[in-house]
Formats: sequence, structure tokens, C-alpha cells
Amino acid sequence: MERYTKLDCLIDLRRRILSTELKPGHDLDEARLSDYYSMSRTPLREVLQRLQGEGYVVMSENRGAKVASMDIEVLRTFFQTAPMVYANIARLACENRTSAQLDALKQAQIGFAKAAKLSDAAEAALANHTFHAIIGDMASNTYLLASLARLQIDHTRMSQTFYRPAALVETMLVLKAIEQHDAMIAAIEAGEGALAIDLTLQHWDLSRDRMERYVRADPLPVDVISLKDNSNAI
Amino acid sequence: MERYTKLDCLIDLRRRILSTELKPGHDLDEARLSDYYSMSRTPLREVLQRLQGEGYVVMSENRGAKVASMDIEVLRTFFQTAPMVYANIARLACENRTSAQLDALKQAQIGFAKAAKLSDAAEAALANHTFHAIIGDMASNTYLLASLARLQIDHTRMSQTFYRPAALVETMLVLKAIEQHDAMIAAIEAGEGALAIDLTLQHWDLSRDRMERYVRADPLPVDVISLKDNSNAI
DNA sequence: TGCACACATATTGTATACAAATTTTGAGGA
DNA sequence: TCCTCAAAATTTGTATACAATATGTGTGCA
Repeated sequence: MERYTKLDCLIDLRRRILSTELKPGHDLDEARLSDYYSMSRTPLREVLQRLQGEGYVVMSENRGAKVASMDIEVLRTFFQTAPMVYANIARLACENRTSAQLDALKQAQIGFAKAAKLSDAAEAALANHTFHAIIGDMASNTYLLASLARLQIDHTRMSQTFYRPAALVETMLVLKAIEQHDAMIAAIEAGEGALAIDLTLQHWDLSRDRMERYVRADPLPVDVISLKDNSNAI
Repeated sequence: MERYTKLDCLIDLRRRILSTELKPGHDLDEARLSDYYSMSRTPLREVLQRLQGEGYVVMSENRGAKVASMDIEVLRTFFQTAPMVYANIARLACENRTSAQLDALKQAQIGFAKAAKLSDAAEAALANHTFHAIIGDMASNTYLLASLARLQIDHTRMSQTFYRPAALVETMLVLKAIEQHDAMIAAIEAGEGALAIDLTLQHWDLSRDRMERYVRADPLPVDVISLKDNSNAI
């Protein structure tokens, strides 16, 4: 079996949480995880402490760690806060981006487009996460970055939860997202702050619509399931 | 010697960093600290990991932990970001505050006023920190709270650095700050968001002026140190 | 004197053993 | 059947020993 370093473990746990392979609220058993990553509990616990600091997990005294939950109350504040933070980050990114970061952003976009075309939902979500994290780095504002990082954790997990590969609209929306990413790259490269904000808010609206569309599913036709069919009920 | 629990240790280290007893960039030796808090290195390291997550310290591989620095680049983004975050937090606090939190806020204000009157700069700064942290809790927005917490760490440390007990203006400004706190409590209790934002921004301006006044000290009179006095020079 | 290199020292990282707390299990009684 | 309570099993928390890495020091050589 491959031997993980502590950093590998940290990165892999982040990935597993973001991809909802480890679901919100899931209990993280130290012994099991340290066995899985073939390291002792001491360094593993330190990784968990760090993930707690980053907002991926929550820990409680003598009760161990759980994957951070996504309850309704938190989701409300998510929709309240995300546009403001994303927009401000985008503006700052225009001012402070380096050419190395721009290259990284273009690479991330290529990865996102590739995963999207293969309909690899998990990979696409992670690539999208990376894309927006790079814009966060460009802003070089540690304070806002702390908010952004937490927003992104929940955003990425939500987009996974709300993904319906069968739906045709889904494909259209992803193509639209790719276009928006390209436009954002151009705006950031040109340093056009106002435009970047505008594109970011449009991008946010697309994402929000997709999530809303999922939650507000078309109601089932009421008359199909008639009371007569209850004959087999207990 | 008193025996600290892990939580005591966490809280005490936060306090020592905020009060700049542990200065920015100061090296945190594990052995020394674990000896100081009379616990083994294992739990102490976990405390440090957590403090890193909260933004109090930075850690690097095989090099241990240091108190988070406050370089010029970060300070720039501090002044850029603080008013926006503080204002939004204040508005949300008006919407979501509970009566228990209001009580806690009033208690914190009493503590702040008391410390200020005794000219206990460190205690006043910590009480002020608590006051604004409670407003942060009231907002009940985990995302913005992450930004606020980091802003506060640097804000509290700066206000300590920029404190001149001898200056008469300093006393006036502190009295003004106490008044503003009282007004903010009233606005939050009444749920008047617009007013709370306004007061918060005024409060911020006061704090910023105090810091600016320190940095832009009155220049020394140029003609006192004349070239003639250099006769003793090497 | 200045530099390179090896050795000694100090500090951080990890594994393991054990202590403390929590959760589960099951027997006994109402 | 349901509840209570105690013992067992599981899981988390801490101390210590040792390994790995980084830092400091001194010697030899040019």
C-alpha cells in the first residue's frame, strides 16, 4: 500500500469532503483514518485540527471530528453572503493578479472544461473549486480569503448534491459556466474591475438558479397516485 | 504551579498574542511552551495547529510555529477590508441578536469602560476585542465571522502597538469610543440596521484616525540637531 | 582570514503505550 | 415491555521514547 505523507492526507481529506465522498455530518474515526492513511494517530489528529481551522470539519471534546454539516440555517447565510464576497474578491483579483496566477487560472479552466465535457461531476466540481480558489489568491487579501474559503467549501459540496446528470438543462448550464469563466479570465487579465464584478455576479446567478431549480423540483401530478391504489397498503 | 487544561492553554495563548506580550513573528518553541503550561508536547502541538487555523500563528514544516506577523502588505488590505466587514456584521447583528447576546454585550462594555478608566491598555484592548467579537456572534454568519475574526486579531494588536498613554488626546478618544459603543448597543437592541452601520463606520474612523495619528508623528524640529554637533562623531 | 565540511546540539515529527472519557451491552427489576 | 444501572468495549486524550530534520560549532585546509 502507498504511504501517505501528512500533507497528502490533508489534501486527500479536503478532496473527499469537497466531493461529498465524506458526507456532511459524517463521523471521522481517528483509528480508522490513521489506518487508512497508514500513519499513527498523532499526525492524523493534527491534520484534523487543521481541517477544523479551515472549516472542513468540526470537533468536540472527547467526541472526535465530524465533517462540517450544512444545515438550513447556514445555507441561508450562504446565499446572503456569497455574492458580496465573490464580487469583492473578483475586483481585488483584477488589481493584484500576477502573470503566474493568470497562467494557473487558465490551466484550471482547461481542467474544468475537460471534466465537464466528460460529465465527470466530481472532477468538474473540484476543478471549478480550484478555479475560484486561484481568483481568491489573486485578490491577496487574507481577511476576505478566510470568508471565501469557507463559502467555497459549502458551494462545492452543494453543487455536487444538486447535480442531475440526466437533466438536459444541466449540460446547457455547464457550457454557459465555461463561457463565463473565459470572460472572467479576460476581465481579470485586462484589469477591468467593474466588468469582473458584473461577470462574477452573473456567474453566481447561474449557479444559484441551478441549485434553486433542484430544490424546487416539479411537483408530481396529484391525481396519478389516487387513494384507490392504497389497496395494497398495510 | 497551576495545571492548565488544553482549553486554558488555547485561551491564554490567544490572550498573550492579542496583547502583544508575544510579538508578531515571535518564535513559539514547543518544548518551552509545553513546559510553561505543564503539559506534554502532543496536546500543545494541537493547540498550535488550531491557533494556526484561527490565524493567530503561522507554521512551517520542520520549522515550528511563529506568531502571525503584521507586514505592511497585510496592513494595507486590513484598512481596505475592515470597514466593509464591520459594517455588514453590524447590520446582521441587528437582525439576529438574541437577548442573551445583548446582555453579554452590555457586560463586555462595562468591562471595557472599567479598564479604560484605569488606563489599563492591555485589558481595555482585550475587553474591546470581546465587545466586537460578541457583535460578530450576533450576526450569526459563519462566513463573514471568519473574516471578522482575522481582522480583529490584527486590529487588537495594532491598537496596542499604537497606544501612547502619555498623550492627552488618547484619553479623549477612548471616552468617545465608550460613547460610540453605548450608541451601538442601543442601535442593535432596537434593530436599527442603518443606524448601526453608520455608528460602526464612525467608530472605525475614530480607530483609524488614532492609528494614523501615531504613524504620522510630528516630525522633530530640523534645526536642533545641527551639523556642528557632529564633532564627537567617529 | 575565509570557506567547506563533518560532527554535535537542538528542535520538530511520529509511533506507541497508557489514561480518561464516552458509548454500547446486557442483566435485573418494576 | 420498558427502564435503570453497571460492566465491557470502544474511542478519544496525553505522556514519553525515539526518529528525522534543522541549526550551531569547530576543525582542517587553502
